[in-house]
Amino acid sequence: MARTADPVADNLTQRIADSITTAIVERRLMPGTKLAEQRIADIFKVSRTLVRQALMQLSRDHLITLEPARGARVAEPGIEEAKQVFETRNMLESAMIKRAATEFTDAQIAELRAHLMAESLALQRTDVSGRTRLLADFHVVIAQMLGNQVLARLLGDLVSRCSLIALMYQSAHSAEHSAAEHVAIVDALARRDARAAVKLMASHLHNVERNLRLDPRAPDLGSVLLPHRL
Amino acid sequence: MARTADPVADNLTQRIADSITTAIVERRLMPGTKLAEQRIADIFKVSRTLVRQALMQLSRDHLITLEPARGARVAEPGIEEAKQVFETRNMLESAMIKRAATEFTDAQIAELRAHLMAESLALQRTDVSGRTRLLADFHVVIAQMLGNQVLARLLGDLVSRCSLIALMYQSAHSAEHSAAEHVAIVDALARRDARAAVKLMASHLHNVERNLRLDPRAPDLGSVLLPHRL
DNA sequence: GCACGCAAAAGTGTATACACTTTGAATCAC
DNA sequence: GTGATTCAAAGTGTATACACTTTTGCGTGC
Repeated sequence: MARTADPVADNLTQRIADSITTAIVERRLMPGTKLAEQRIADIFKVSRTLVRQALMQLSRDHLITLEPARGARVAEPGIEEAKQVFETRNMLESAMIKRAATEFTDAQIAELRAHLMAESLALQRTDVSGRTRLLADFHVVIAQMLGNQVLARLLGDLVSRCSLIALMYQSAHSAEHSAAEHVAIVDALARRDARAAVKLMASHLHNVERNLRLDPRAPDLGSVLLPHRL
Repeated sequence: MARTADPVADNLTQRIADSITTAIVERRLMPGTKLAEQRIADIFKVSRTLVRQALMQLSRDHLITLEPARGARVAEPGIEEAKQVFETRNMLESAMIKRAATEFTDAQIAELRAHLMAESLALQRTDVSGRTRLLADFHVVIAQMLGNQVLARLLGDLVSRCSLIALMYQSAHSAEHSAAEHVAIVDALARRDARAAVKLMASHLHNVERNLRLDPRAPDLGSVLLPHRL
């Protein structure tokens, strides 16, 4: 996701980083899981050198944390960080959707509707990892359709972090609900109703955030008690 | 700049990356300059391993480009990229300054005025690298004062890229002009006039961009002709 | 039985080695 | 003299070696 910026091809480091990213977003790697370099190197049959490079990249994406001499673990974003990510997304996406409402062509709206259709299909098939990805990509796709690669990249990173956050704080926001809100947003775009689109996007993001268990009391005691080593 | 997120300390890789970043932003390394790993390693008296790590980081910040088997050079952002960076900055900073206008305390405004004073001093002393940094930091400081580290980090990266862009396209926007616009923005904040602050910030960014020589005809032929190797 | 300490195991941080690619220059054919 | 070819120098990509740090498990003293 959002890793489409540079042509990946045979770049081994990138492939490793992508594999780990996918594993995190698709919930096969839980927050806090230790990521030992040699283990990963053995799995991909490469030297630690490449694994280290991949891990450093992921660390810059905030998907893992890298403690000196203690190694890497899947990140456990705090509540404060979660709020900041959502606020920043809202800043970017409000402006983005406003532009989209005035500039998108009919063809582009049709393209978005195709995406909505794919979301709906993934929901019906209860394809969990697929639907997670599609729901997240909705936002990045809009950025790409505006032709702003810089924005698309930034937003892609934020959306990935949101996947991790949703995972940590057990989002109660149903995928169905998100998909329905996406439909409403595209409808507003189709009417070229910028004001409505911005409002809908803002409330969509707010809903997603509100349904996280971002409860300051008893912060992450639960996750401390449960051992989530590999 | 904007590298203040993680505590740097004895991290050698980070020190190297910071040194190169500073050199680029302060115009001691021109766009297109080759950055050979062994040369840099010798300078810092470390192995290529650490230099490679630093270069990969810078590449992710878009300050250098990394071509497979061809090594690293200082990035030469294209016109399209420049426009996208400015548009994205505008999205973020409009929302940011709006929040600042309603939320900043008097103490925070005073802090901003202190920054303006530093800008003014650097201008008087014709301290070129200092003033470049201060003018850029103005924007990041506001983000930090809002307490949103995620935003501050993102904006810091964009601002660094802008330094490189300004450098490539020979900005005609005088530092004095920028500093004056900063003062006007802070004045609007002091009046809690959100609408004016947003307008001033937008026009500030627009002015900076407009004064770049982002001329599509004869794209970068000039820079191709002049050999800018080391 | 419990805590402390110590030593082996596992893991990270940096340097170095070596294969492969690109670059540049000298040579050779014409 | 011009263009192609080849070969050495320089540079990048990956693996491996080794020092140092953290973790873990065991044994000892109390």
